[in-house]
Amino acid sequence: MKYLKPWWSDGGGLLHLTILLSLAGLRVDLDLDLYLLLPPRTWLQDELLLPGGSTSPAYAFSHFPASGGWGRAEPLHPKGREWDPAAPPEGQLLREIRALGVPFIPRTRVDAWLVHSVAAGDGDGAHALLGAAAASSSGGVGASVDGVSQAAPGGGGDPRASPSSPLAAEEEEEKTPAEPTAQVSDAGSHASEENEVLRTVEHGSQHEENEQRASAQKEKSLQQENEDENKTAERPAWEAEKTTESRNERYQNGTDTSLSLEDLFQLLSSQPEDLLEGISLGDIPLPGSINDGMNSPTHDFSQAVSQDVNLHEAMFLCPDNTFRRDPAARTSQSQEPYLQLNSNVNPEQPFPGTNLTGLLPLDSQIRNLTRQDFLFDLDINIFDEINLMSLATEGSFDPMEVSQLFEEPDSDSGLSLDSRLNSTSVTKTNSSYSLCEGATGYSSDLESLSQHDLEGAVGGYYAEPSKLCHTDHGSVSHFHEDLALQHLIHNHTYHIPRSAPESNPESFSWPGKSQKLRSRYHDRERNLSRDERRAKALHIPFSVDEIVRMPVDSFNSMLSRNYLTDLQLSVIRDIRRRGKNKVAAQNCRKRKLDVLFNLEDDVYNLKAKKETLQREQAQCHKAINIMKQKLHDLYHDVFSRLRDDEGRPVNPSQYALRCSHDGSVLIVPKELVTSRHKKQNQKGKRKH
DNA sequence: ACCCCCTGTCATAGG
DNA sequence: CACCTATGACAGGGG
Repeated sequence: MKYLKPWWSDGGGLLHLTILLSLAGLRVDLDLDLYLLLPPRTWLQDELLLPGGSTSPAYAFSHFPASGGWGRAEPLHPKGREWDPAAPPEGQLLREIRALGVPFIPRTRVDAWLVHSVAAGDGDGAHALLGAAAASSSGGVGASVDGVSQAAPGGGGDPRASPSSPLAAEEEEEKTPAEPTAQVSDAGSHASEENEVLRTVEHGSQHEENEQRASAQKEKSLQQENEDENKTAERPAWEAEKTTESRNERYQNGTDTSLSLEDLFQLLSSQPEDLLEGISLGDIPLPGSINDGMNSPTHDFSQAVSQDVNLHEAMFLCPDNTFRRDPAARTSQSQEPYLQLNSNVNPEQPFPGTNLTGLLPLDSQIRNLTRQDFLFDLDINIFDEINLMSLATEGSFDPMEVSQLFEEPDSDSGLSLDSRLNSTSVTKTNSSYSLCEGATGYSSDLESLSQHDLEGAVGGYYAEPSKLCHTDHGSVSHFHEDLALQHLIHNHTYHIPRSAPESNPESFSWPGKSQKLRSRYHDRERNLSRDERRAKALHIPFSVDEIVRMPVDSFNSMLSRNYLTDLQLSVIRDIRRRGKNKVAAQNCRKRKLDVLFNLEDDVYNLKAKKETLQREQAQCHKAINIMKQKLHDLYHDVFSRLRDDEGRPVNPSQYALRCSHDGSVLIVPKELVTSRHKKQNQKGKRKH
């Protein structure tokens, strides 16, 4: 059993294949380990993601709704076997296919191989698939699969019916004049089937029903095809051959509607030379139009293949995202979503059916994340409101103080709770530090989203500063707005709930994240409440977050406009100093880790470079040794032919060959050569 | 009990 | 000189 290189990884190929098979009424038993190049790398086996989150055992490749393209999945070889390193020669293959007078333009290797199989009478499966292959080509599956950048006409309806379609025009050229109508109708019917199947793929929840419908239409189209074949006896020989009994049996009787992947591989792994046995370019006259079509840029097969959109293009060319997958750039900010999206795959995810979020496109992940987190935060907020007073049971908080915090008009509501929360405004990722934006370490929106998810797992709470951190001081009102805006834009709070979860553990289960985070949160809550408690005890009418974040001018004016005792001023300045230093320390640590990661990357790159240089050095040594050997052989060959005046052979140990500047070769006694060498060495030493 | 990691805080240097 | 930032060092807590 040979396995081909995963040529379908060029983009959409596997989907194309499955569509072909589905059109043929065949059930595909995919036994592939698919992994998507999405973070997190999630493995699927025997279950493939469909747009909309449902899965199907038959259709591969995930669709990216935002980009409108089909993402590239890289299927591993089945059963962990090695791929045949020999790749199918696609260019030659296409030429030969076209030379066959195929009435459709193969747009993928799948088409091409199927046509080859049929043309060469290779295997029942190929025969069975031909109709589907023709349909796929005529319907422009490639364009549909590509979704984005396919140059060939695609889209809805029947693109091939349009006379303006270059592909259709070429197909018209290639058709046998005796049966244009049959071909058009044939193609059209297949195109409709294909569209049906494509819709099936796009609506995974209904795909079984649609599959049945497609199968029904398949049978209809096949019957139509048979009728057409009966009508047109002057069809090309290859096309007459394709309607074999085996295919009809498979199609119409449905006795063998299951095509295992191994069968499929066997079918497709046949070399085109084998498939084209007896059918070579020399045997078949090359229509000029075909060659022209071949050379035309519109229908260049390799171009058509290369225009398939792979996952990278679908993902990373999406204007909405700036994600990178460069592992070397792991410390860069743009890759932060990976780390944090990784945390979305949560075994305890509270939303059943979304456990495949890791496979969803990133932007949809983020959308889901946003919705889920929003709802989750709503729950948390409600929960926090309900358990607000439970704070009093923890730490040193006095119930009266807590109540006063939200009742006293003079007491800033954010002082001891929300401001405390805000005072912990630092960016943290679950697995590593993230690069900060600018010098302040504010996280990006995406990071906040993901972080939100993470911190939602520990009971996230999103304080609304405009509501919770308000003060009556006009001098800082604009700062409040700015602060609120910063919270909206750079949400890097810890989202600490106001209630103590352990005070009501049964009412709320911590979703997802580990106990470690929870305990750290409690630890943080206890430790960081020191300044809050101080401020509260001194009735400082500002939140810690305000105190820390406020620009120095606003801070000074705020202090000057309020009558504050020396103790209050001292505590406020301490809070500000500590808060700023805390953020600075966090940024410093992030930078340190960043430097560390970069150094690791440098080490890795330098090691790779060293290995390359060592290989080159070994090659150079080898070449030098070869040249030395050649020179030695030549030397002795020359001496073997030399004779002295008496006709005796010249002893190479006594004489040496010297090449003069004019190209002549002299025989010089070795003593003379050595003495010259000594002199030259002495001269060189003197110069130095 | 020990180690490791994370985080906050302090002291200090430098801008 | 005041302020801010960066960073090393230390402490404390949790796993």
